[in-house]
Amino acid sequence: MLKIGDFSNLTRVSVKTLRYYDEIGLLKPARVDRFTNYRYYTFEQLPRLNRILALKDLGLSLDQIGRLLTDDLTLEQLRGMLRLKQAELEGEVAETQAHLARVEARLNLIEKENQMSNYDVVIKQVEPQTVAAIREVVPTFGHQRNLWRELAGYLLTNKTKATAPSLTLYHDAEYKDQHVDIETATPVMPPLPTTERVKVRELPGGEMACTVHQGSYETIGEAYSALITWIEVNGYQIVGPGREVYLRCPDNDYEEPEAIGYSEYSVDDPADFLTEIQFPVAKA
Amino acid sequence: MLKIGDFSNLTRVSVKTLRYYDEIGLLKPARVDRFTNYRYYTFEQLPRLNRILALKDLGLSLDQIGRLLTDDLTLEQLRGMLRLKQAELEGEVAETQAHLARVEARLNLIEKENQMSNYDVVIKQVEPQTVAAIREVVPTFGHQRNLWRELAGYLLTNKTKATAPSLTLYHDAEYKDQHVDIETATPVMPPLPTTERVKVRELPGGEMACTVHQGSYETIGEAYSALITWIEVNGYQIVGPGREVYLRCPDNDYEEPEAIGYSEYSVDDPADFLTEIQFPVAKA
DNA sequence: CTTGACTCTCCCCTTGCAGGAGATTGTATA
DNA sequence: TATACAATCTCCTGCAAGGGGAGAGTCAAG
Repeated sequence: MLKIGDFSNLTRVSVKTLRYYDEIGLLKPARVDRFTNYRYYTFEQLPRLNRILALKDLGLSLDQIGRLLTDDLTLEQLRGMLRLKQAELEGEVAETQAHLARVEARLNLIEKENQMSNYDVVIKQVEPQTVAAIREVVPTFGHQRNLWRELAGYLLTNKTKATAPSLTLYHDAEYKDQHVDIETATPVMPPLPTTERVKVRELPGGEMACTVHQGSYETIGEAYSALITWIEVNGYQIVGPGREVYLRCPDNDYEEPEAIGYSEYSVDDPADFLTEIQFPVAKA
Repeated sequence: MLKIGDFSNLTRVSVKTLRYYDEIGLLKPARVDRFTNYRYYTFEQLPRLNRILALKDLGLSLDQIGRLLTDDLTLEQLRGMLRLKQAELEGEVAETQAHLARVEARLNLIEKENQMSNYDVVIKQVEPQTVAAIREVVPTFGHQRNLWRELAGYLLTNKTKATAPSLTLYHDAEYKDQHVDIETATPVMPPLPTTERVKVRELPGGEMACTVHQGSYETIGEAYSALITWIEVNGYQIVGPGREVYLRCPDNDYEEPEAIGYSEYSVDDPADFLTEIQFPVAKA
């Protein structure tokens, strides 16, 4: 009979591990002294331990190994588990490589720009939401103001309020700064009537690549370029109109700052504007 | 101000996670109500959260991210971490692929043999050990007996005992069953004198591919072939003489079964023999 | 005023052990 | 034979990043 230390030395498996395997019932010592609780192992237990180690080396969990060993290890079960593991590992390889690609993309970005990007892109699942929206081809971006005023009037006459920050959708497939096909939209609680100008419809949800721009709209182009670069480099494709969500801007009818002592605060300084840009994407 | 649920909805980060980030100081709410402990977030916190998520997506730990953010994220630090991560991921890809190869090898083995192999191979670090050994080219394996008898005599005259199971080293580069260059060895406690026949020397340790054979020596060839196949398939190379360690066999002077009530037990039935085969290996 | 939806803190769970405290037990030496 | 020291025992905590749930308190609407 071998004491746990001897068995540990023989098998190069730590004492802690042997005790743990005893505890979870994976490998009970051949004998446990009733008075001292000392564990005693025999050489006969070596094959079982080796089998455990071999299966562990294949990546099976101790729980799976335990089940295989107590069910006396039918070949089919093992084959099934290995097939599963195989698929899992293949997925893992692909994922790790994608992960590596992301890291390399970020490193390249750093090398090129030699400064920390101000824009961090995240992918998130945006929920569908019901909005009241006006869509129009306007001569220049400036004309957006009129649409917002119109929309505010609609909300007022219908005695309702925004349930989330308002947003603009850009329906042009390419960037234009003249004759822009835009849709200004405010999330609302249905039911609400659709008028000739204001349509109440549900914006689709889905996977979006998002980033937040802080400051005036004059520099928002940087955010767009960072976001679009990211989308390309990370292997995504844009699959719908981009959105600008106005988290903080003048005349925002949603989520006024309520912090006590700051009630006087109003967002007039463009440096405090906060806009989230979203592009619906899908993995290319 | 946004309640945690709103912020969670906005960012698609779970409430649990936000609370956790608060707890570890990664993202404190803009305000916490002194009386109710409700957490309130603002849109201004979105960029920080996005940065956290982006860095997490690159595989950095929350701890690392925290340090980067409090140290105000020097470019050099980030570059260093990403380089490190890159190397780590490359290693991980290689390792996962090797892992996958092992699983596939095992699956192939199952397909081919259509039965569970009786031999599980493990790699372990064997320690160097001092042995008393006789090496000789013997006509056939049968002549080993004489060497063992000689060795037993040596131990007796030197009033010492084996400190571990005895073993045989096979020095022939290829398999031979005639004129075999074998070395019978018994681990001992130095110092002991070297005689003309018995050399006291230290066997080198190192990485060994091992498997255990149960039963008579007549079928030990199967163990060898399983072991050698495994070594090849798993990309190892044999880098030294193979060893047979006699864990349980007749006339074993080490580790006699001491279990109470079994003192009469002696290992005469070849079905109870237990032999470990070891090959020193290195990754090819 | 009530109801139902949120939110809070606190505790346990996940994997496969490692590290350490404090108490026994076993063995070798003086 | 006394003692020192090594080995062993059980029990507890910790890891990474939260998830699940209990029980209690809060908030907003009808």
